[in-house]
Amino acid sequence: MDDEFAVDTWHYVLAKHAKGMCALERELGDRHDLGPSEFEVLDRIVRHDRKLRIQELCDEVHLSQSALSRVVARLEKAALVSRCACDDDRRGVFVHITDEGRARHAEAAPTHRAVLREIFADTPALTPQ
Amino acid sequence: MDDEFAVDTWHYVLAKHAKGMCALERELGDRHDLGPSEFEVLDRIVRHDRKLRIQELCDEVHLSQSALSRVVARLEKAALVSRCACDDDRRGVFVHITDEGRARHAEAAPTHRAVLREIFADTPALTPQ
DNA sequence: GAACAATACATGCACCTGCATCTAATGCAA
DNA sequence: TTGCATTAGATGCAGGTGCATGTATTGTTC
Repeated sequence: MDDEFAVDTWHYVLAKHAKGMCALERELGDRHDLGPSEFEVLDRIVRHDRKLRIQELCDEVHLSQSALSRVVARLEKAALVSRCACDDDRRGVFVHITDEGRARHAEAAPTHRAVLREIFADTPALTPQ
Repeated sequence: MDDEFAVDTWHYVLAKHAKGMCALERELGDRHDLGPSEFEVLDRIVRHDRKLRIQELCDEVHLSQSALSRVVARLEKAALVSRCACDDDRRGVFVHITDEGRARHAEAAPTHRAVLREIFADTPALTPQ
């Protein structure tokens, strides 16, 4: 692993990240009134197909616990998820996706995929992790 | 280019970006009192080895023009670069690295490279663009 | 040359993020 | 049980970012 390769790879990551976040922010925002973080949280819940603890989400999305707490708060305000107390551990909070949240996700997912396909159209083969 | 590949690649980019930015922020900040954006701007100037227009920098670092303007302002406040008017086009601004800026960059570059090597240690082969 | 569009950069503003901290609940030890 | 460390999540705060806009300068068209 030499410096040049690491730096080049980093610049690649920076470029794709910037382009991707910018495009997602625009497309998801304009068309579905969702931010990238909001969509990502909805997407994780849908994938798991069950209610999740805040902490579980925290492991999956790359956000601090405080940022995630606020994303969930915004989603709840928009009635896309609901928070409900966890009986096992009353410190915990379950995040449960609403029907409206599921619908909005279903609506936004094709946009999300399309943006990413566009971003990585020039990427023949990359080794994810 | 199928959806799954695009999404996986995106998650890879998100993960590396989050990990890298976090580590750079910590290491460059604690050890050299520089943010990632500040270092990146210094790095670009050093690579080009000449004063650059704000606009030229804008093409290289993934920041909005306004954000870049502020990064340069912070760097100037820290005496690491100086802004000087461009005589050809008096709207323009040249950013010139100072001796102190060059020294700080030289000091921070090994930290930067080390962090990136660490981040991409598990990345056998990636095709940058 | 005058009027107007376009460009370069700076700045007000709103928003999002992370850090530090707070509160409440849990676990553990004496 | 009591006391204390730990954990889950919420929140105050400071800082960085992008968007929209402002100011100054340049280019263009008549």
